[in-house]
Amino acid sequence: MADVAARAGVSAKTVSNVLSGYPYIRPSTRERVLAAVDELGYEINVTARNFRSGRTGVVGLAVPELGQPYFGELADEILAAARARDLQVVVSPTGFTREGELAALREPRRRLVDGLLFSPAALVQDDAGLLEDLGYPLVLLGEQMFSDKVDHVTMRNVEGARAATDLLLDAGRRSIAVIGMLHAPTAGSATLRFRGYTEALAARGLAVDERLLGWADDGWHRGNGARAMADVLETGVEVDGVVAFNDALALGAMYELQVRGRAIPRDVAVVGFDDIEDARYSRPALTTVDPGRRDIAEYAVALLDRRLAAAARGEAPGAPVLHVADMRVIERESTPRRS
Amino acid sequence: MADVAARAGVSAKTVSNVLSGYPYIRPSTRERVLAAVDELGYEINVTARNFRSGRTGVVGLAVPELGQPYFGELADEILAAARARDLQVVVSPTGFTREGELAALREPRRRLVDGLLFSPAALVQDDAGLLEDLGYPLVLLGEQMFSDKVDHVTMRNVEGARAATDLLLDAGRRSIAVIGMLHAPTAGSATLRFRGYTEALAARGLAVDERLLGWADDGWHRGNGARAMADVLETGVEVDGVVAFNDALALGAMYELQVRGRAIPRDVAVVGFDDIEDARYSRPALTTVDPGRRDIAEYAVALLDRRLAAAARGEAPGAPVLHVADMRVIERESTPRRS
DNA sequence: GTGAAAGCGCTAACAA
DNA sequence: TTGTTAGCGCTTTCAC
Repeated sequence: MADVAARAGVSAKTVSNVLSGYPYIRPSTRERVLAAVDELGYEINVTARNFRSGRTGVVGLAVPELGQPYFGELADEILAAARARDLQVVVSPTGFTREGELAALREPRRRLVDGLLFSPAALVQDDAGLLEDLGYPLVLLGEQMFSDKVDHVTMRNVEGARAATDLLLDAGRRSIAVIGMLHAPTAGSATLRFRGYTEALAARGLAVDERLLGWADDGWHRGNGARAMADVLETGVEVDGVVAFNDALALGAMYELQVRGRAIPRDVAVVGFDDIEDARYSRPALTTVDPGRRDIAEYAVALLDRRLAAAARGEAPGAPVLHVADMRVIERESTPRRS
Repeated sequence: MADVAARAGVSAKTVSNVLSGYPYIRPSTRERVLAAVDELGYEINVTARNFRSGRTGVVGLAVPELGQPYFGELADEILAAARARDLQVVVSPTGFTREGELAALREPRRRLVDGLLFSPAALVQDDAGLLEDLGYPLVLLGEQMFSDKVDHVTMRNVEGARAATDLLLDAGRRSIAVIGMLHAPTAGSATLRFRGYTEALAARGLAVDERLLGWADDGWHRGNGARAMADVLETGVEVDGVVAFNDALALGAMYELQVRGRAIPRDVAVVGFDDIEDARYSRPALTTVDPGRRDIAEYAVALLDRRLAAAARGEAPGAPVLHVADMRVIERESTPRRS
């Protein structure tokens, strides 16, 4: 940088100012500096800048697993939003484990990232305290539970599951299986989506039949959807509808149903959750709940960026934000056409 | 760190040595230092360490798109391998664009990452020069083209596609469509897999029928697989087999075939490529080529780590490595059972 | 095995 | 609008 300064006939600080976008610089000066940068092929040492400024321009993204289309697609949208704001992203897959999630929460302390976008899947409500006063900006993705002292960008889990269940009830289905139940008491989507299911039944005076609950404790993968569906059918209970807690589970459940000769949607109607790309190309195309993923990514990155800027200016953080994206049901072929 | 040193009754340098794993330290000293670290809740400032040492312990991963299961699953395996070596990973989706890929290649110059794992999809053979002498360690993922001056960790694209095609030919199929052709002259999988297809046909004295080529220039997504399959069928050509250049395309093609009343594998046999998780749960389950993804991820990270360590010791880089993972065909239900 | 001194390249704070 | 000074927290170098 000293070389660039010498060549442009200015001080190092002016070069620094130009490269940092400091506005009060005479255009002619800026030009000379940029010309010198070009001629010398200079590239700023980001490490030194980070060290001195105490900021890195890097944020962490902790999600369970990128191989799951929902999280992969979410990560793409978050990375795009971050890029638009000149933020880099370090991704930490937590593998649905408590240790993975705790490790991700510790990471920013070491100052490699300025803040964290965190999609919890293994922490439970009792862990709320772990998320408070971390000393860095944290934005939670996807859930509405935990602490009200933390920024959240979430989806309408309860309403989405309830709308999905209502769609089946409206079609006259009364024996609706749930695919994706978890025994772990995580404060996660499973709990909320099950609540939506329960509420929809209760509103029509229906009770939950335990035999209709399909458990998928090993993860919301397609294979576990097929297995859970099989478990439900093995009980001998009659099934005319399925609400799956995500699209992968739904696609697995459809596979199992079709293998056993059930026609979809005639014999069994199926609704998923997430609107991943695959849902459009299954056979039949899957009816699902779009939880507003794009909006979640955009809003979360913007919010974290805002928090980082405020922290850099030394401001006290404002009140925690709760942003809830709008959901909508996308009707395709796996549910009967409404008349 | 000074506080820790004071508390432990040693110098800062000794604390640094302990925390950096320097071996020649008396156990009693180490213990005292670690105790002081614990008591004070000290966390090393990674930024300062990076700055001073000139290394960051972060590597870049440039892939086209995480929402594609192949890349999402690959990213998960790379992140796991990196974590095992205490490396952080900054992910840059390139969006299948030349600009995205060039931007990813520039990133390490700014010193935020020490090296780069790069899965090219838009660069062409003429760009080979861009990959040489970058001034940082680069490991290419997935292709065998470009420069022989660069480390590659690749898969048997040609052999895989040839084996897939042979499987159909062995089953007596003679009118085999290809799904996933690209017009762009990228040095990518499309070119190599098409070569494998061509070779397999040629070995039996068969020529390529242009009507059987399904183009998917907008990306190897499921939807484009369905569209490309439709395009082929619209030509009126007879089709009794399909080789798709990835599993998503294959699943899309199967959808289109089934919509049009073709039975799989009776009327049309289908083979994919990549062995993504979904391939196991499609209906029928998809026969596919496992390109050795796990091995690729492990080997690539280990190689890059080796290069980084050598660079840190000031050694000249050794000769470029070419590692080719073993592929194998996984036969499922979408191809006729071998008799 | 451990310590003292120096300095990495940049930007905060302030001065001009 | 630009320059000067100081120093971020660690590791390198080299001495002991």
